[in-house]
Parts: sequence; structure tokens; C-alpha cells
Amino acid sequence: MGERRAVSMADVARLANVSSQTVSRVANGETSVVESTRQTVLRAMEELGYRPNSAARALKRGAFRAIGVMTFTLSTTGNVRTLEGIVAAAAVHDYAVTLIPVNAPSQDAVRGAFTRAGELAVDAVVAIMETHLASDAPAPYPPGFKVVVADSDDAGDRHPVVDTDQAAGAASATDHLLDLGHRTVWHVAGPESSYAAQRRRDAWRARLVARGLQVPRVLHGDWTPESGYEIGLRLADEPSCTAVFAANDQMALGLLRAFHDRGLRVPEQVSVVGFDDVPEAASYIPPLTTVRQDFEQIGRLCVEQVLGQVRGTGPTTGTTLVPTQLVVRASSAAPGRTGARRPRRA
Amino acid sequence: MGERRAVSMADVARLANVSSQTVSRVANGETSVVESTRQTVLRAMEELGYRPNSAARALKRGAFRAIGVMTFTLSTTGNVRTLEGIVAAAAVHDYAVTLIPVNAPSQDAVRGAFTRAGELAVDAVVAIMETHLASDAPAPYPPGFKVVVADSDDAGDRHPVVDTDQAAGAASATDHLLDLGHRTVWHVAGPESSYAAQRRRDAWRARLVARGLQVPRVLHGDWTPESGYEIGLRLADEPSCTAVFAANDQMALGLLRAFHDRGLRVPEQVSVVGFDDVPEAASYIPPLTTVRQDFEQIGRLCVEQVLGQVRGTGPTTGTTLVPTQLVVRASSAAPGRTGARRPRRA
DNA sequence: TGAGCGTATGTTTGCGCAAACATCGGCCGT
DNA sequence: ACGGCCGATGTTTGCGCAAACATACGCTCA
Repeated sequence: MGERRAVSMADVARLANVSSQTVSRVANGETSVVESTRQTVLRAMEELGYRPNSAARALKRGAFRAIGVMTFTLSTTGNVRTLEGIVAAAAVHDYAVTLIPVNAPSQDAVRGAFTRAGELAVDAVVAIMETHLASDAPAPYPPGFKVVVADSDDAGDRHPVVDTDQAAGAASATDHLLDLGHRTVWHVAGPESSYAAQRRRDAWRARLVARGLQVPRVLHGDWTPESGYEIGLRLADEPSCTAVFAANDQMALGLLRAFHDRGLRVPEQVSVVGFDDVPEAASYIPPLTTVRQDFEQIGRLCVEQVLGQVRGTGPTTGTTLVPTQLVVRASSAAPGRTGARRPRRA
Repeated sequence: MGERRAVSMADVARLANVSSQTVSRVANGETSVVESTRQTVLRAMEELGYRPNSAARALKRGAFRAIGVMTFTLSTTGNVRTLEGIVAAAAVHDYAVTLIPVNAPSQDAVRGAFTRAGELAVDAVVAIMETHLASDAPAPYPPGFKVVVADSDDAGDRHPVVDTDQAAGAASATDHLLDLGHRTVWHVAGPESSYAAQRRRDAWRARLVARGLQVPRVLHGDWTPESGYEIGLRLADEPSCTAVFAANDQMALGLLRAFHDRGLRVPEQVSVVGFDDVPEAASYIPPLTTVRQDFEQIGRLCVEQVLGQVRGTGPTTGTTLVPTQLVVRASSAAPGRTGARRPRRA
């Protein structure tokens, strides 16, 4: 830390009456130091409160033992939980994690962030890019960087990609509702700019098509509960709508409130399924059936992949998908006999 | 980044046909370089893709331009949003942010984290310590560290503390309910181990006492919606309970569900007020009246304080309180005429 | 016109650490 | 008994950068 005059190896060496190289050897746990010497040095370190200087170490070794994590925002559950996973996994490998904020979801901003990353004390970066950027432009990830992209897409042809198996998750939600007997499933999608939103929507549609069912028009929200609420109010006026799959839990929350406000009972008259499994989902009214993402796992895999690159082992492309898990709670049930909405309970 | 052979100032100097010192001057924006020389150097940098090596810089300058942020968890809204505020404020000052996880809420774990911090490339640390540690033990923050503590207490006698004005926030929630006409206010507190929980509870009690009202027994949750639900079920059996102040929004969410499950209408029969103003609070059923914390502000103040210490200006003790704002939504209303619970609506 | 000064640039140095290489003893085997 | 070898420790060096100091080249003004 910014102590005025940090204790250096030379200081320890002087006190212990050895060379600074021996101090270095002890500090790095090398074996070729006789036990008595080691003890002397250790005692001197203790006495002086010696702490290795990471700048000098990094300069010498050419590596920082740190990973940069690039995100647009920490406001989404997914990003935060992925970050948590990354921090935990990095700690296991004794790596530090440095945050690299990206001001805006634009190519330029990402490039700027990489410029900063290049100057920062990091050996590699994990980019949590839930949004796709002006997609025609060239790769925003500068060459020569060790990068793993989380929660994105870009087909993993340039850098490894780790992502939730969005398609399987969306399919499991859709199938769950269909298997309950619903004639079709409506979908409240995320914004078009989101890879994850696209893929959930596509998988939902694919399931309906595969089962020869009618595909209702897609309703696009922006991930917020408010957008879910707006869409819910409209959906309340669609008598044929008995099941809705929302692309995230927050929008599902908005749906629940809209249906509640319109006097529509969930799940008796409309079933709702979300995506994410936020910690509150079990406490929604009613508790929300949803698709759980394993963010911890994603974080772990990102770290492993990125450290693989740092070590020179490990692939530099390819996509890793993390499975989801359908969590069935009280917001989904079989539809009424008519196939349209169940009559409202007296 | 970990490129094999990074471009150094010497490389740029060679290409631009100047000394490496001149390159350094250009890189650092010093004025004493003639424009034509500057341009030559800039072009050479561009061509080579030069990027200053932060390790060497840090070694030379004795500073990293980085702040460490210490937290137990990123699972709480407050921590994450404080972190976001810190990252944003740090970016303004061109500081990087490194995460320092603390494995457990114990003195030892904190001490370990500080040891790591000492070896890490950070100039100072912001500790987000929402929990108090075995309080009789000596200061967990080693001397000589530049530390600011957020969301805690410890009276700011050893390090600066930045915190939400918990007392004022809790008082405003309590007064709001009393001013609506409730005879008293029940309180669902957070865990005893939390400073914030203690202070909210104490302020709530103080308001009741100041107004000469009966103080109901305190119910302790653990911040989770589930604990709020359990307590809500018990509260539903208390006919005298017409107003509840929950120490956070998640527990309030649990209360709402418990009351819903017991057929108690909010706010007609029971009013509920939360604390935090999470983004979903406006979409709860009904939308939650709550006390908004200004985490961005907290983050900003933490950074300013800690950079003040780094610069040697700025105080090394003292407490800064950030005001809260009561956000009135639909979950709070006047009680029934009887002073007990309003009759359930037909 | 030349002393004096300021400005642009170059040279030296060392930050703390750890590879690479050097040295110094003792211990082995024959 | 002595060459050779190995294990423990010391010495040198340079990572990339930027202070500190040195130099060189005008330009001003008496």
C-alpha cells in the first residue's frame, strides 16, 4: 500500500544478514534454502512487516496475476452474479480481479475499454457483453488480447465464449407450459439488441413450430419490470393468452402485477414463466416458475478459459454452454378445460 | 497485456529518433516538447501500438492509481450499487478498481484480506462492511492503510466512514406511517450482526418513544424474503398490527406475500414500508413505499475520501452521512377508523 | 558581440524484484 | 587423498519508466 517507505527485500536481507536473493527465495517458497536460514529470514520479514511489492514483481515477471472484467453495467443480476463467480474462481487461482467499466454499449466504448485494459495491470480480460454492438463493424476485441466473452454470442470464432444455454432454457420453459396443456405460449422478449434475448426468442419460436403450433406475435420489453407491466396490460386483453414466457424474471414480475391489476388470476387463468431465477423469484405473488441460470458456473468457466490462454494451454476459440434448470413454482399450471382462459374464480 | 514482447518506450524512441525520455514526456503530456517532435513521437507510438506498462509506471511512481474494494458479498443490492458508484467515481479520477473478496464476516478473514490488499496493486481500500465483526477485538483495519469504510459504523474514530443516514431514514418511514394515523408501527429488523439493522431499529424505537407510543416487540429477519414471509405469517395473527416497517425491501416483499396468502389486503388492512428502494420495488404487489438509499452518492464520497487520503489532504477520520428519501407508493395508507385493522373489503 | 538565460532534448540513475550466473564448501567415490 | 559434484548462498543484471541532472542551441540585451 501507499506506505511512505515500504520495506523492501534489501531491508529484510540486511536484518537477516543474508542476500536479498535469499529473501526472494524464501518469499517465493523455493526449496533450496536451508531451514535455519529460512526461519531467520521469516523472522526478519515479520519484524519489519515486509510485503512484496506487486509492481516490481509484475515488472520482472511480465504478469500481474490479475484479470480484468469488462461490463456495461452492474445493474443486472446476471452481470453481477457472473462477476461474483469470476471473483470466486479467480481467488482460487490466486488472481485478482479488476473492473473495467464500459461507458456505453458501442463499439467505440468497447475499444476504449480495451485501450484502458492494455494499460491496466491485467493479464487477460473477461468481457461480459450481454448486448451486441453495431454488428456489421469489425471485431471490437483488439487482436493480441487474451479475452473470454461471457453471456454473448459472436459464435466463438474469435475468442472463447461462455454462455448459458439460452436455447435449451427457453425450450424447457416453452415445453413446460405446452406440456401443461396450453395451446400455445406467448413470449415477452428482451430488447432486440440483446443476444440472449434473441436466442431465447428464437428457441421459443422453434419449439412452437416444431410442435406445429401457432406462433403469437412477439412482444418486446426492455428487461425492466415496468416494460413487463405495460405488456401485461395488453396481454390481459388477449383472451387466447393462457401462458406467457418472459425472457427474464423482472419482466415476469411486471406481468404478474399487470395481471393482478386486471383481476386475472395466476396461474388459474394465465400461467407465467420467467428466466434467471433471481433470489426474490420464490417470493413473488405467486412464486415464479422460472429458468435458473448457473452464473457461478459461468464465472468459473470464464476464469478457467482465460487462465488457459494466459498459460498458453487452453483453446482460443470455441463456445461453452452452461445448462439451465427449470424451477417449477406456483405461477404455472394447466389451463382451463375450454382451452381458453379458465373462468375467474368466484 | 500479456503480449510476449510488449512495445516499450525504447522501441518508440528508436523509431521516432528521439530519446526515450522524450517519449516519456509525450506520453505524460508534458509541455516542454516542441509540437513537431510530439507529432513524430505520437506517430511512432501509433505505428507500434505502444502502450505504457503500468507495472513499470507503478514501480517508478510508487502508486498504482487503483483502489481496492473489500466486500463480503456481492449478493446484496446495497453492496453492488455502492460498488457501482465507486467504480463510476474512480473512473472520473482515472483510477482503476480491484475487488478484494472477504471470505467470511470474521476478524481473521478481514485481516487476511488486508494482507492480500497490501500485496495487491492498490493505493487504498474502501471496505464495504455491512456487518460488524466480533466487536470486542481490536481494529481489524491494520494501521498504515488508507481505508474508508462504507455502510458500517465503528464511529469513524479510526478511519473515515461513509454511510446512509440510517437513523433519519428509519425515522422518516416510522413517521410516515404514524402521520397516516396508525397507532403504532411494527418493525421487522435485519440480523443483529448488522450495524445498519441496529441503527434502523433503534431509530424506529426512538420515534415511537418520542411520540409516547407503545413499542411492539422487535421481529428479527435475516434480510431475505423468506424470513420476511415467516414473520409476515406471524404478524398476520396480530390484529393490532396495522403498519409494518421492514428493514429492507426484500423482507418487505416477503411480508407482502405472507399478507396476500393470509387474505390481508395491503394497504387497506396493513401498511408496509421497506428500505432500499430496489429497482423492483415499484413493481411489487402493491408497489412498495420505501426509503431510498443513495448508493451512487455513497460510492462517490468513498472515492473522494479515499483519494483525499492518498493525496495526503483530506481527513483520516470522521463520519459522513448520506441522506435518504422516502418514496411513497401504494403499500402505505391510513388505517381503518377503528384504529385496528380495517374490515376486509367485500 | 558576448554573457546570460531559457527552452528543448539527451543521459544517468535506480525503483524492487528474480532470473542467470558465480562462488563456496563439504561430501562422495575410488 | 583428491577430482568432481551438488546444494546453499551471493552477485550481477535488467525489466520499463521517469525523476534528476546534463547538454546544446538559440535569443536577448547591455
